[in-house]
Amino acid sequence: MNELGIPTAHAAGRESGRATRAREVADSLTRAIHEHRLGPGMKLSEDEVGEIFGVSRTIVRAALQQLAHDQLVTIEPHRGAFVAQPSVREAREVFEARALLEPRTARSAAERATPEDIAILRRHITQEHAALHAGQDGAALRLSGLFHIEIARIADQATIAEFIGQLVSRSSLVIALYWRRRNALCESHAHDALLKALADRDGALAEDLMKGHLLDLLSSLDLREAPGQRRSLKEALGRA
Amino acid sequence: MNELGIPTAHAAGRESGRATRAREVADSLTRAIHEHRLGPGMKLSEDEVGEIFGVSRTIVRAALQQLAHDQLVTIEPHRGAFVAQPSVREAREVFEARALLEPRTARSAAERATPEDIAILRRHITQEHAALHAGQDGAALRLSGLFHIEIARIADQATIAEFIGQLVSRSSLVIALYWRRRNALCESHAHDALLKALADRDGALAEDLMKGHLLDLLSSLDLREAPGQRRSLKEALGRA
DNA sequence: GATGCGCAGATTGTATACGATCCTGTGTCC
DNA sequence: GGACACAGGATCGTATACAATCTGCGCATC
Repeated sequence: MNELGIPTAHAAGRESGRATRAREVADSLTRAIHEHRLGPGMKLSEDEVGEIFGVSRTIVRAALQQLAHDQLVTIEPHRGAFVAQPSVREAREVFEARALLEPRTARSAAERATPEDIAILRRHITQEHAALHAGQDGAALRLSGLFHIEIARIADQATIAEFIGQLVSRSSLVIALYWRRRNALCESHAHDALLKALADRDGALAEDLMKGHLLDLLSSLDLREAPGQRRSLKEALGRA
Repeated sequence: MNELGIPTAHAAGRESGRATRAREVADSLTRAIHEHRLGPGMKLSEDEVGEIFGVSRTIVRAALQQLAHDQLVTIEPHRGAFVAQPSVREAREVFEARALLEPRTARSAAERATPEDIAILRRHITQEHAALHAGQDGAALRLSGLFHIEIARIADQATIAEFIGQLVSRSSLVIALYWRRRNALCESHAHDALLKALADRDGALAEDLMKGHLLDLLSSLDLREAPGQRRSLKEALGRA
């Protein structure tokens, strides 16, 4: 079992006697998707997931419904849950939404960032670089997303931060499907520059950098008509 | 039974042989919240809701978890689900998020609106006025929210539209808690002006009007320290 | 040989059962 | 008379059981 490459949840389960284990399962699955261990289109059978995490289908169902709400998985009635495969259109929309939310949020963050905040961000970037050099592409991608979410948190806008979190998650799927270039280094440098602007409390610069960063990201995608490159013909037609 | 004023779901249940009835229950509850038939702080017992809709607790739980994800209800472990009571801070955040999303979306909508779209919006406004004159405050409020959501739909940005939908829902709770003036007429006039800008395809004006409309809404709230005016003393103290 | 039908296996949808936790009211002790 | 302890009831958290639905394979038919 555990062919999905998901860490058996024993360790995570110990972290707290929290009432709902559904959240734990959902978080593990979310993380697996962020790190591209679970790719778009993969089936998430309730029994299988339940066996891996040692919980009953009740819990798994709740977790999957959460992920479905975040649009990370698609639930097809009587067929099951699948890791979502954002269409080209959805991909664009995600980045358009991010372009609407994140630049202004970065400005707010720059105006409010404390030295501790900066230190946390710096640590994020360091870890991201380390993961990248270690060849752990998935981990680097997840950390890269966390950087954006952390900025939203610093801006002290929990509601917007939550939206950005959802968008970052979906971006991870978009990247899995439509990523073109293989070198993710441009990202890291963008984050370096953003960190500097935040440390300097330069809100206007941070806003501009974020806007540019998102445009870079978008332009590094291949959003032509291919709804999925390695998707099977059957699914492609069933979805077209 | 049915002391919650919720339409017994028999009719709604017939509408389609859809697989998940959880969605129906969630929609009914959402609508009840929008229309202020369910007020902030009300308890939503699983058994009670299940009995009203004629479904088991399994379904009710799924529905409540959905609403919790939309932050319309708060689930307190081992205590139950309650209609959310947004704090003053959350109230501000909701409107700040709307201020970030809706003006630009209104501009897009103005640039894309077809005559049919305009007709739909006009019908919305008409219904809103009718409900208002009939003294159906709740229905008017819900229609007012639908107006905003419809604009997002016209802008052809499903992702942003969903976010706006969530924010409008939460706004309904905010209004229930913090509304000051009794005359909601200003709203309607704002919508009239917006409709005209959209019909004229004047994107810049629509953006400005939307921004002003949201500011008006915000300023019509009483966001001082009062976490809730007509809350029962017990809950008020238990929450303070 | 290709196509349509039907049954078996597997998977999901929903309900119910049982254990755990929390609230409430009563009784006792200080 | 007031505060604490405890028991009863109610409600939630999770697992399991059963029913509905879908998928895939084999067979009959054209």
